[in-house]
Amino acid sequence: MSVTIKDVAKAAGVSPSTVSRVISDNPNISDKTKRKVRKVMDELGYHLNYSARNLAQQSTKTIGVVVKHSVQKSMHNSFFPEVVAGISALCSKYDFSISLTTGETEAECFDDVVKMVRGKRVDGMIVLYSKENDPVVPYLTDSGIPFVMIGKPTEQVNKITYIDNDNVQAAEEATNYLLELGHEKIGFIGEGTEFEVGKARLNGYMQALKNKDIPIEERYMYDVRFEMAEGRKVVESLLEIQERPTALITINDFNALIMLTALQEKGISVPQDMSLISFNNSTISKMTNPTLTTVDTQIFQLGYESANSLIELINESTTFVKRIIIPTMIVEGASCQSIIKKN
Amino acid sequence: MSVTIKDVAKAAGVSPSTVSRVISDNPNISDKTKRKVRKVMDELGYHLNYSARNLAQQSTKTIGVVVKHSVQKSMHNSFFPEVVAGISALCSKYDFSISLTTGETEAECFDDVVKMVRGKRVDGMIVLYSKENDPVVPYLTDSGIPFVMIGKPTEQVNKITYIDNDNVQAAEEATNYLLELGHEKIGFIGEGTEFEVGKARLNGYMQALKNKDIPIEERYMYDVRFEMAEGRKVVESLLEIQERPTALITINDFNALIMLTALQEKGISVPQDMSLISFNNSTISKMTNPTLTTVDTQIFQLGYESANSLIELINESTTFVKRIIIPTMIVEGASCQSIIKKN
DNA sequence: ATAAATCCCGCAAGCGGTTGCATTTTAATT
DNA sequence: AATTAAAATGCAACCGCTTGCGGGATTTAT
Repeated sequence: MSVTIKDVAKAAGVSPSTVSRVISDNPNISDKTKRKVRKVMDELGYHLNYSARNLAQQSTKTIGVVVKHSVQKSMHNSFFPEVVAGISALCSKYDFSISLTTGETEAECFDDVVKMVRGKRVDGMIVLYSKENDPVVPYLTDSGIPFVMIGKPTEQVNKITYIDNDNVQAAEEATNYLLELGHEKIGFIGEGTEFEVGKARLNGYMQALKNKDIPIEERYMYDVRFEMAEGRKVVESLLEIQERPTALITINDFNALIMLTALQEKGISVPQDMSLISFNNSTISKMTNPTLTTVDTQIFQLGYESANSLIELINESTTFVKRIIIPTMIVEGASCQSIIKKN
Repeated sequence: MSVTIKDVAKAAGVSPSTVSRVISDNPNISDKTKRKVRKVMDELGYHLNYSARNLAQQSTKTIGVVVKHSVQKSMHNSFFPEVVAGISALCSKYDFSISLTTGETEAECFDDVVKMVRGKRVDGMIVLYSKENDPVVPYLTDSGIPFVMIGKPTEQVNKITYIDNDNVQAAEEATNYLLELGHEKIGFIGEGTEFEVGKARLNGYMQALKNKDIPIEERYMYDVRFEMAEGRKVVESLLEIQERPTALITINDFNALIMLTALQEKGISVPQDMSLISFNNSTISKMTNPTLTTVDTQIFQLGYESANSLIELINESTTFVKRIIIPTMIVEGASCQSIIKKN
């Protein structure tokens, strides 16, 4: 088989423990022996066996990432790739591995988590979403494994370290942005209130309207879930109602593209007939015509900071619970227009 | 600490080996003891420790996925998410884990691979791309670890199991599709010839033209790399040349979106003034206006089959090298138009 | 009832590292 | 040179599970 620590030890004329200590660069080993041992390791082509180390150290140097169930679906959203990129960046730095859940259904996904955690396959977990009545977070809390989540927990907010945008504020700002352009009839296109992000943004939207004493209208609120067909339906509904909105907020750039297309199909041009602001500032927002005005939620950083906090949690068990809020900023594209009449 | 196989053994009044055999459902253990042991396992809340099993079995039940260096970049392409979804699906079935490379540069990425392989962190690898002079594949070949790749190897084609589309043919068909619509001046928008996919598709394009004795023009061939700016430049170049192409082939839907937008900015409408066909049939192709005619390369299946072959390779060391070609098909959208004059 | 064949299960040696503690080596002190 | 403190290394148990082999118990055949 492959060369082990013992082979190295024998060849270098030292004990296995010494070799082990050389590997971890233990200061108790003299430079001389370190050099000697390292030379032998090179010659023999030795490489550490992680399974063995994991077992001995009771740790794995890998973090599990809980994907919004069904990788397949969540993957299409640019959120996922970007956030993983952020996590990746940090993991690479600290020499951690990433392990993804693979389940397609919520139940399978939960099983994956249990397997990872109880099977000691990971040192910590990052949950990429926050959702009510989701079994994952309570399970993680009980298990005692270090974990962080992206998004605001639905329970025990003060006991869980999480990374998030201030989505209420972000949506409020987005809405204000439209208000300042003179829009008062503003529609909100969400994705259902299954996930906390959606709720928070909806709240921010409503809050902004409330602040200006603008009535909140049910008929201005819709859901679109990555389906062109749903987008078309929404546009049809919008066409039917009396005082058609003059601006729309969509919850992510993908949906914005859907709406943009659906609107254009009906001859409603953006931004002339309808302003459009969305979230995430993904690459796609630069590729549309018009380009999208979008709230940059700094997804990469969201991922990066979550991994950072998690590793902190793993390394120093004394670390306190905290929350990290990543700032958002509106990136102006060409999808919004002022409707204030010039004199 | 957590409950181990020994605790279970003691509580059940059997030996650890028996417990181990119960876990693996070894037929040599009577149903009676199996029931008894399982009951105890439940009561004690036992769960297998994978690190220990990995060490003992010299396997990890996880497969490494080599991402085109820099997750960040490749992630934006819808290829990545989709292919991982396919891999995921199979892994979930066979209870394998997925571990991603995290490196940002080619060198870091290579290091990740080496760590995974030599550190025995994975049982096999899937390389998501094929590229000339890439150190990963030769390394894997030497190491002897089971691996498969998606895309046609640049060397030792007959010694490597790979999964691929027939990209030459696919591009030929796409080109023929345009030719049949009467287009003769057809442009090709690639992404450079760094990766094999790009080369193959370019070849297919040229082949199709050659078959019809249509001259191949350098000035019809461009590269765009996920940048709106590059797309604009291409459009400008196209406007300058004499006999402007009447149709374009882009190498993926993202670039198609870029081109679509860049063209529309210049008042060139698709498909009236310019037909457009692309590759991948990603969700995005349904969200554009017009929808894209695109070659479905069945990325999910590409991922699924690659994982399938890999696991086969891992489980049965006698398996032969093979190649699996996933069929492609043109999915018609509204981005192509016939320019054959009707009488 | 006895021998042979089956069936179950336990023993013990790994798998390849890590680490507390004992021991040896080296350096410092008197 | 002897004594002691400090530094460097070795010993051996352990991490939790797997598995080839051997033997006792049970069943079947004679």
